[in-house]
Amino acid sequence: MAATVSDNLLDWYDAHARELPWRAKPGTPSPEPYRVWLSEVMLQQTTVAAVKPYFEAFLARWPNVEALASAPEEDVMAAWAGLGYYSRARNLVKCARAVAELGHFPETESDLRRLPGLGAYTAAAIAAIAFEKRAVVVDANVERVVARLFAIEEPLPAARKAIRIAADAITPDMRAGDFAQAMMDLGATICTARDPRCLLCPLSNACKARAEGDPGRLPVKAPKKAKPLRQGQTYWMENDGAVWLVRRPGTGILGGMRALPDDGWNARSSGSMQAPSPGIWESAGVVRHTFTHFSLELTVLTSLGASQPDGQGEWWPIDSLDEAGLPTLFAKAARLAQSG
DNA sequence: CATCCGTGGCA
DNA sequence: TTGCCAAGGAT
Repeated sequence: MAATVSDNLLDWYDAHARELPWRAKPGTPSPEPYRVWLSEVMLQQTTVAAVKPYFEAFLARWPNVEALASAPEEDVMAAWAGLGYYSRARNLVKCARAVAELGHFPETESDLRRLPGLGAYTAAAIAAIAFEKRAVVVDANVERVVARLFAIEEPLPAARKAIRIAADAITPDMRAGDFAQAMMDLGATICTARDPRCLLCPLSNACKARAEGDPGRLPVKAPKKAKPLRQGQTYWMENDGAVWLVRRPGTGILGGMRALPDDGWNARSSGSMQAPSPGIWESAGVVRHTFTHFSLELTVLTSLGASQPDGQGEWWPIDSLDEAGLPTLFAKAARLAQSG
């Protein structure tokens, strides 16, 4: 009987699996569901390199799901600062509390899917990796590998249905967790978006796109929209070794995160250029930052000896600003304000 | 199905 | 420098 795609891939994985902090070695028992869940949420649209230090820090500070469930939400938000997509952090707390209340992680894909922050991908990944369930795990890596393996010409995202059917067809009944991680490792290291390394690929003999000569052109993707440019201001108000910080609204860009006050810029429009209090404002420069769907030119204005502005906020000691948990945009602005 | 939601690395 | 891309989810 001929070796299947999954046999070849699992053999390759046994020899070449990446060693990652949240991962068990091939053939050893599954890692704790808490570690699998935490890493999978952090890895949503985020690179392995970016996740590693956050995973280690979270695990050291909150060693299990009960500890995380007991943490104040704002502590988790601050610890997440810099990792992006901050709704993940709020859903992480909600999910931890639901799991702690339940007493354990659900083990089936459909039950996992009901938890906050767990969509089709993450629920399948946890079921397969933590609980050895057969689940069809489809992320961007799997989409790319499968689109090439079967030479699926239909563009994304319309091709997702066909890709799922093809992925299902090659997913084995046993070792589905290792299979999923092997597909992702293959996509990350061999079957890469640009210049796939087919000479090193354990699936090259079966790959239809390679047989046709130009696997790198798949999967076809719909063209992207241009990002509008927005302009805004942010305000560094300093008084007696402290800076005035606010908490952003729970929804929208950087929702729920601690921040410098600003003039109300957002994805749809530029800011009002109205400072939060009258006074002498000096420009410290401009921060350029690109979000998922718009770019921002943020002018940083500073005021020394600023008086207490109207509205909610707090004076934060500047020498411990690192612990405020500012998202990257405002961390850049703060750095600029202090450099001048 | 489309839009909103971060960030850093890389060619 | 600019654009592309990454272990997606919620609405």
